[in-house]
Amino acid sequence: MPRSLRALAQPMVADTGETLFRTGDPVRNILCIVDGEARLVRSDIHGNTVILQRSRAGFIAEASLDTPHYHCDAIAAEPTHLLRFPCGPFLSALENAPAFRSSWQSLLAREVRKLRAQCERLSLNSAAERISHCIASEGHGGVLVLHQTRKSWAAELGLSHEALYRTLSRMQAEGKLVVNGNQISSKPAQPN
Amino acid sequence: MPRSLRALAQPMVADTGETLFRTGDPVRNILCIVDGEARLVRSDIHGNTVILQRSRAGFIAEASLDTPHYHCDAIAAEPTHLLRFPCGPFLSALENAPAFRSSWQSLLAREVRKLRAQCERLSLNSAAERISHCIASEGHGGVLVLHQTRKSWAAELGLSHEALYRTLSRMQAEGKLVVNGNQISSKPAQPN
DNA sequence: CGTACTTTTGAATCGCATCAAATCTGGTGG
DNA sequence: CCACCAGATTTGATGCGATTCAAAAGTACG
Repeated sequence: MPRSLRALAQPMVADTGETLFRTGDPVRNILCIVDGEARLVRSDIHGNTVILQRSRAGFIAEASLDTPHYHCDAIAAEPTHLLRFPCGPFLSALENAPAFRSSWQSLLAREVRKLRAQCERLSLNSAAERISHCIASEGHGGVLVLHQTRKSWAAELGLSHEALYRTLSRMQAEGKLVVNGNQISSKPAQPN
Repeated sequence: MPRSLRALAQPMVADTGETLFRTGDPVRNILCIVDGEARLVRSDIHGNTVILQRSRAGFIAEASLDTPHYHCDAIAAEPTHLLRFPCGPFLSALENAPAFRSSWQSLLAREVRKLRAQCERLSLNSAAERISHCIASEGHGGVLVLHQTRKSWAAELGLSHEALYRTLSRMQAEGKLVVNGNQISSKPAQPN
């Protein structure tokens, strides 16, 4: 990122549950998480919350740079430190700084791939398959470290929290999984 | 798009069911659909096919420009005409042609928003809600024109085709929907 | 210590997937 | 033109798994 842009960053602090922006708000800044966690969410008619993005470091709602108004709400999931970059200078920097632009494009492409994986996961219709898919695609070497409660993980997996708890313990009983605090490790199918 | 790049396009024709590229293939070209339909798909262990992108005009697998290998398969869903752009010149054009670059960035951002909508839809756990959501977010003025069989629409909605058929006729019987060939119109809740 | 939230288990219900089979459709070739 | 075939569409019956409602136990925090 060019220094001239970095110099324009305004530090922000948000407490747990605090709203960063709402659907319909004009997009005036691009937010970058320094520390903590922010989430992009939408609520459906029943009041169920769908988590669309979870960011613990780096930008959030990157695609909003392209639209006049936000399409989702953003909230802080923990006490969070952010940087706020005004859109105008941000767009100029993308125009004029090739390295910055290139990394921004990679960021968007990564987000697309991540969302495709998420769609693939939500298309699986058993809880066990979604869990395995998540460990495979988001974990490292078969080990997934959770940075959230299981309840909110359940929401991310499109499951009720009860279903997640039950499936996790069933999979562990079947030897398909080892749960150790926030470390979830998948076990390969045992040879007979 | 700059003329110099357009001049490098190689026309291609693909028949229904023909594979355009497979997971793991090196990314050498960017494909653009001129006419017909191409799909990005992945198959899970049970042989179920998940549709990750459906394109009837414009680029497909845009995010692959950023990776050395494809992460999905691409197939033609009908007889399709495509253009093939070599990656190298394509990347140069993105560097050097600001207008082209800007529209490419918008394309990626749109794709991100579309995928978020798709995730939101798949998080709904009733068939009726997914259908309504799809009409609302992909239709125009409450009318959705299907450019595919209902069977493959069902796959896109993460439903079995039987569930889709049954839910469509139930919703129509309840007056929530009007089905007219490939036109699906949502009806607002009736005042009593 | 009390409060709010997560985690965990139980029981009942409902909707979707699945398997099966019949009908309808468009396209091909005789 | 008709027979035929592959695929889509439609309806039926069944079972399973997830949701839902309920409640208890655990946990973090002020």
